[in-house]
This record gives sequence, C-alpha cells and structure tokens, in this order.
Amino acid sequence: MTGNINAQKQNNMTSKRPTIRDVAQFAGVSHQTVSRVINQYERINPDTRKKVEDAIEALGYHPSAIARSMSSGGTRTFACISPNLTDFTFASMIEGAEAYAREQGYFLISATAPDALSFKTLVEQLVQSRRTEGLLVINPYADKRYLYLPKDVPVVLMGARPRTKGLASVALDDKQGGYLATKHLLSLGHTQIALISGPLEEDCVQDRINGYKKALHEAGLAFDKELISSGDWSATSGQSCIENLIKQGTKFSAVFAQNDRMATGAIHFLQKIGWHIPEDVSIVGFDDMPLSSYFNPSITTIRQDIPILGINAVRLLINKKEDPCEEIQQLLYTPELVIRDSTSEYIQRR
Amino acid sequence: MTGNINAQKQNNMTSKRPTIRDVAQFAGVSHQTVSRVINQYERINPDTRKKVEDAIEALGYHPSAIARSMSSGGTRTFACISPNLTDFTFASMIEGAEAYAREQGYFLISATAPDALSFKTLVEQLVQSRRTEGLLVINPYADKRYLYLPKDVPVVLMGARPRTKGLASVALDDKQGGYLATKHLLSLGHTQIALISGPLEEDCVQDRINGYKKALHEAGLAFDKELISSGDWSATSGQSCIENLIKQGTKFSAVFAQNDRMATGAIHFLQKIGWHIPEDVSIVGFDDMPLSSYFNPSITTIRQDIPILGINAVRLLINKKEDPCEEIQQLLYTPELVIRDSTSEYIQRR
DNA sequence: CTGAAAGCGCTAACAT
DNA sequence: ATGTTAGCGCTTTCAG
Repeated sequence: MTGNINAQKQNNMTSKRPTIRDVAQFAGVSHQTVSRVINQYERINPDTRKKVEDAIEALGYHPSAIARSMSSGGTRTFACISPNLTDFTFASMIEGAEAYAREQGYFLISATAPDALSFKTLVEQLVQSRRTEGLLVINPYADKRYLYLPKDVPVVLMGARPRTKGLASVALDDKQGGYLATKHLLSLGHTQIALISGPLEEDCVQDRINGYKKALHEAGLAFDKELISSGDWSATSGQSCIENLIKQGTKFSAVFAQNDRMATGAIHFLQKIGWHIPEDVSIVGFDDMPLSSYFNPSITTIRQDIPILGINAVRLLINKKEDPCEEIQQLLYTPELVIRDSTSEYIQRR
Repeated sequence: MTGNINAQKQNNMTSKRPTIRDVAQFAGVSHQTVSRVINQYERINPDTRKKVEDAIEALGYHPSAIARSMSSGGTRTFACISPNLTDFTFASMIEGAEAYAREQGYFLISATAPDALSFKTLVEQLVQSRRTEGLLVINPYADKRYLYLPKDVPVVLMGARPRTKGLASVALDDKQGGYLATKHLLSLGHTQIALISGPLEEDCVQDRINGYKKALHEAGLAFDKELISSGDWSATSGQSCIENLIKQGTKFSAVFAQNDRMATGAIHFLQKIGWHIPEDVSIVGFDDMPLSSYFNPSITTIRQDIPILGINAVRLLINKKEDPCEEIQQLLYTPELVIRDSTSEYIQRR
C-alpha cells in the first residue's frame, strides 16, 4: 500500500498496541487512573486527567472492547435474526434497529436463519457463547422456531405480535391494516373481494384476514372461503393465486393482496390475460414498498413506518436489559391507507 | 414466562454459568485438559475425553467467546459497512457474505454509514476497539470515505472495483454490463441511446458509461454528451432524468438506465405522457431486481449473481487474515443480459 | 498425554 | 483523588 499514510503514533519499541498500563506508565499514574479517565469518571484531578489524556494521545491508545467485556460482562452487542436480509420490510426494520442501537453504543450482529433448525443453532451460538446481550427476532412463528427463543437473554420480537403475554414486541397493527384495505374497496362499491394472503401459519396473515372479515361483517357481507388463496409473499405466488381463483371460477371485482409483491404478481397475470386494472379489477396491496408508486398502475396500499419498528424494538431491548423486571411491552403501530391508481369505483360489467 | 421449560442442568449451588474450571473439577482433571477437549485437540486419552465430555454435558457448559477472544486474540467477527441495508443489491451481498461467514465460524456485524464522517467514526469504533478481524466495505468511493479505510485490519471492497492495486475487491464487471446493455439496443437498430446514469462520482457509473461508449464506438457511432443524464439510483431520479432529457429536446429511441429502479421511474414518466414502451422507446435496466420481470412492460436488464460477490468477499477476507502476505486479489464477475419486454426493434416514427 | 503457571487488558472493590 | 489487589474465563507455554 502506498500513498500518504498518517504518521503512526507509537513511542514504544514494540509494535504491539498500547495497553492501559503503557498509558499509565507514560503518564506516571496507576493504570486504574487511566481506567477512570477513559470511563468518564467524575472526581479526577484536572491535572491528572490532562496528563493521562496526553499520554493516550501520544501513544495512540484505544481501549480493547474484548477486555472490557471480559471484566465487566457486557459485550455492547445485540443480534438480530431474520429469515433473510433482502425482504424490504426486514431490511428496513434492521436498518432502523442498527442505527438506533449504534447511537446507544451497541453494535448489531445480523444473521439469517431460513428455518427452525438453523434458527436453533444460531441462537445457541449467539447466546451460549455470550456474544450478545439481547436478541431481536423477526418472524419466529413462521415455523417452530419460536420454541427455541432463548430464556437467559432479553428478546424482542420485531414485526409481528407475539402469541404469548411474556414476549416483548414491536409490530404493526395488521388487523387494522386488513380492515383499512378492505374497507376502502367496500367504500368503492366492491362486494366480491378476493383475498391473496401470505402463508396461513403466520400470525400477521391471520390478523390481516381478521381485519378483512371485520370490514366485511360491518358491511353486512358474509365471509366466503372461496375468495381466499394463499401465497408465500412472492410476486410469483401472487400470480398463481389469482390464476387459481380464476380457474376455479371465483367471481370478484376487487383483490386485497397481503403484500405489494403479491399484488404485483396478480396485476401482472391479470394484465397478461387482457384485464384492465382498475377498470376490471381493483387491487390493494400492503407495505407500500418503494416501487409501489411506479408500477403501472401505481398500487393502492397500506403504509407502515417500518424503521420505527426497529428503533423501538431496540429501545425495548435496552429497557429490558437495564431493568429485567420492567413490565413487558407489546407495541402496536397503526398503518395508513395510501390511495393510488390500482383501485377505482365498482362498475357492473363482466 | 410459563410453559414447559427444559430442565436446567446445574449441579452447582450458584446460579452462575459453569466455567472451564467447574468442568475440570467435576471431571477430576485439570482445566487445561478441558480446554484441549473443547478445542478438538488430538492427542487425548479417550477415557479422559469421555469424562470431560460427560462433565460438559452434565453441567451444561458452553465456552465463553469473550474469554476466548481475550486470550487468543481473535474475535471471530467481521464487520460490513454499507451506505444502507435496504438497497436490494447491498442486502443481497450482505446476505451472501453473512451466510458464508457464519459457515466459516464468523459472525458479521453489519452497520451503515450514510456519509464519510459517519464512516470514519464507525471504522474507528469497529477497528480500534478490536471488535472485528476484518472489514467488508460497500461503496467507499461514493465520497471521501475511502480515505478512512483502516490499515491494521484486512479489508475487502464489495460490489465495486477499487481505485488502487492495494485493495482486495469483489465486483461486477460494470464495463462489460454497460457494453452488453448498449450492444443489445444497437443490435435492435437503435442509434440514439439515452443514458440515465448513477452519480458520476461512483466508479461503477463510470465503468458502465465506458461500456456504453465502447459499444457505440464499435458501432461507429459518436458519443454524445447530450444523451446523458445523471440520477441518484432512485426511481424518482430516473423519472426526472428522462423528463429533463425530453425537456431539453434530446432525441432518443432507446434508454439505458444504470439500474432497474431508475428504469422503472423512466418508464413511469414516459407512460404518463402517453408514450408506449417498447414501441416508442426501448429501455434496458441493470441489476435484475426481483420485481423487474413483473413490471409492465417487464424490464430487459443486466443480471448479476449478487450473493456470490458477498461470499467471495468473505473468502478473500479469510484468506487475507490467514495469510496477510498473500497476493491481493481483485475479482471481477461477468454479468449477463436478460431480454424481456421493454426493448424491441427500432421503428422509424416520431 | 496431562498439569501448573502465567497472563490477555480491563474493571471492581477495597484501600489509602 | 489515587493506588493496590484480584480476578473475569480462557489459551499459551513450559514442565512433567
């Protein structure tokens, strides 16, 4: 490596990094005094402090996080386990969480576990080795992975409400979201509203379905199982869902897709077979992913402020760490409807 | 917390976690022998090993990663710094990197630095505290942040080629990508090809422009600065770019957008003003983001296997850590063209 | 093949 | 306000 490298400050002969003792010796004080200085201890003689600070500067000293962890116990590290990092919703939550964690002096290890078994292994590695002081978990109810949540470290569930009272969480009010989406379609005069859901075993899916049912109920409409088809959140699955509904002869003038990707797939399929959106079918999505407004037509959807979830998850984690006895909080955030071009008034026609 | 909790294995009175010494005492050996067992040391008496393993099992012992780091030096942790976590390309690289790192026994701290100053701070926190044994960096040339790359820890640049010989990197062959995209449009008969670029200060942008120029040159066409407009990778900026080109009266029958999001924005704008894609304008994107095939029209683009970049970045990092003297590698991956519906033959008309 | 001693770099708990 | 003494839980080094 060439170029102008900053002059390395090292007054030692050795190439090793200076320790607290080197600093102490250089400053002519005890290593404990140095420790006090770097830990912002109040009652220190200004002169002493100055000497120590100069020594730190002169030697280019930086405390070792490892050694600190070793003697004080805390690693100042949290971990986040999610099924993947590419899902926009997950990425946004993690981004929010990481930024806030660092602001509070914590680093975030992010790791992915696609299934229950890898989740179990991961938790063990993370927790048993005492690398982390807290765990953020996304989607533990997708399968059996919630069984492997650790008991000896604070855990906050992120992006979904928990099934038990005992687990802290930060989530979106999915029922309300489903309700808003459905209500919007009802208000446009649609009465046959197909539902493209995520995997039925996920709680947020059930919540969104419950919101859908609630809106139907309020409108005096019966719930019809025929109108539901379940995908896996992917655009491809949205495509197959709508295809299946049509093949089985289900009639509908509107679709509520439980995320924007599936909405996208559904729109794609319908356009391919010559239907027009929203003239022939109105479609509402969920999430308001960044590109939703750029589709043709742009997608009416349910918006949530996702990074906020991550930020507050970390806030809960820190609370829980600092005061383990504190009451367990389960936060719920209310989403809003964003109306775009994929929905319009119902017109009797096909 | 209720429910059936696994019986905790603890034969000690204390509630503290067992240490290597507790295991040693329980097994009737020295703590050193226990250390050897957990470190897969070969020459150990099978009986002794059995006794130790039983003790570990009985006590529910797990080694402390902190203590190990403390005495051996290594933290088995890498860190990745990227501008954000939500960009699909970044997320994919990180996902690949994290998975491979963990496979190799390393955890990955991922952190974001939106600008040079926060990058500097972050690197200092990460490196000077000796939390990490290696650094993966995305996009260090977006601004001055490359100046703050650490010198005392292995670094691998991810997703862009470096400006100097001295930096290991794993990147896509952007020039080749730009070449393929342009060549495709040329082969369809287009000769006026607008270019919506990313920020000009990013190297991959220049490389893609160079590929564009190369293809034009091969076709005997002159390069026209008027045809270029620069955005910031966002769909919104793609929209403004195309709007500006049209407003300034630039004629074009095709567009090469340097990423799919900007292509999306461009398509959106053109459709809004009544143009048809690809009849009036052909458009090629870059990246093949997951939804590119679901747009209307689906987007012709340049595809790259992104997780591979992350995986190999970690591979280089481990190589470099294990043998610091090894020759510095700069890997380049060749992308491919994916033809969809946003491009078609040139027809003389407007 | 196994054990004893030393120390990684820091903080905590006393002393002064 | 500062110094001294002990570890934190492990690996390394050197003896046996």
